[in-house]
Amino acid sequence: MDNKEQDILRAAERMVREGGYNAFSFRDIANEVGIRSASVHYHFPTKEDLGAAVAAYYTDKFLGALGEPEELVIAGKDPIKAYVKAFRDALAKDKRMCLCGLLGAEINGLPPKVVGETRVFFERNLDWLTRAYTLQKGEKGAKDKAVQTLALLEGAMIVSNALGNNENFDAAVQIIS
Amino acid sequence: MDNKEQDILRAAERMVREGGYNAFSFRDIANEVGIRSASVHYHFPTKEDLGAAVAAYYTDKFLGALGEPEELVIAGKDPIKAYVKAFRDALAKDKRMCLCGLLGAEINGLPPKVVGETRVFFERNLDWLTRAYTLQKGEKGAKDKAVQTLALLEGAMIVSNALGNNENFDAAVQIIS
DNA sequence: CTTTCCCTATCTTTCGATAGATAGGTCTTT
DNA sequence: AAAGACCTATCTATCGAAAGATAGGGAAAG
Repeated sequence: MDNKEQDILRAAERMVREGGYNAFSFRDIANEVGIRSASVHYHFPTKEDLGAAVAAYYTDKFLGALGEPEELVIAGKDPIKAYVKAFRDALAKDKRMCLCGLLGAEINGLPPKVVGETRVFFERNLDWLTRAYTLQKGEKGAKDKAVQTLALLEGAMIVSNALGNNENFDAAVQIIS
Repeated sequence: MDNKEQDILRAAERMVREGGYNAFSFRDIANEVGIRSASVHYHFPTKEDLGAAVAAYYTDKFLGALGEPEELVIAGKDPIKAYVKAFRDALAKDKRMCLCGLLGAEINGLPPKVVGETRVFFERNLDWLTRAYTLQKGEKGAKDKAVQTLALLEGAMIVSNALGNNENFDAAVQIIS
């Protein structure tokens, strides 16, 4: 069994999270996966297609692993705490930026399909957080709190990533509640 | 008088802020400035040199325009408010990300000199904010507040930039004080 | 008459992309 | 069940464009 398509997405995710959309090539990915660059084109015709697919793959993986905020509340868990932990794991385990945080920063230089999928990440995450805050404290101000939390987490990742030290992440996100 | 060197830095700043370190080439810059790509190499031998110079140029320009927090306090101004406004202007006027926020996100894929200058931006900004908070509320917790503020501002820029809407920036940064 | 600044011309490498071939599997038709 | 048609997934080989970089020349200024 191969599932080369997933291998390609995984390799691309790693490379984009390292240096952005322009930090991977079809040859790089082909080498890592163990096929030829022409075969990568077979699965993803253009780089734009692959970039958009990676963003969508990352969004699904990230929110899928988290579960829905309603379910977390039913299970007696704090959805906001779980959400912050998901970000911290992405930084600590992978030692890398949030893929869509990076793409969001680069968005003015990205091809249209990648822009679209990157926006989907932010919209779905803001929706998730808004629902979580609504469950906790009611609808009032939930949207603003969602924006604040997402911004603080993405920014904390940048500062920690840039300075190569995770204490800054913890110092920054301790005000989230 | 030309000052081509500054023209080059300005062009490079604009391009990096659009799509990151890999979003500009010597030819692009040469075209914009009105010279040939070989002449850009005369001023900045390698791309790494130019990238590092742009980061340093941006850091100096940003903090220089702001002034020292001690001076702002003496002039009866709130340094934190001034700092937030400086970020908002960078987003609203230029319609672009913070240059070093973008480089910070990409840092794992950047050449050493650029990494160094990007870190200088974060270190000097954290220092500035720490001094500002110390002036306002004393040393206790000033460092953490500095990290929180910088992270929130960089993250708010990413979210606003990604979704192409500045209201998210305002919603995110309203908690800064 | 050297330094500064820009030029032309060119090199090498890498990029994204395409053409055309092939081996092996699957489906369809008789 | 056999034969023919099509599909999947990969390969080799190659393209033109663009990248970063360098050598060497020339004009102007002091």
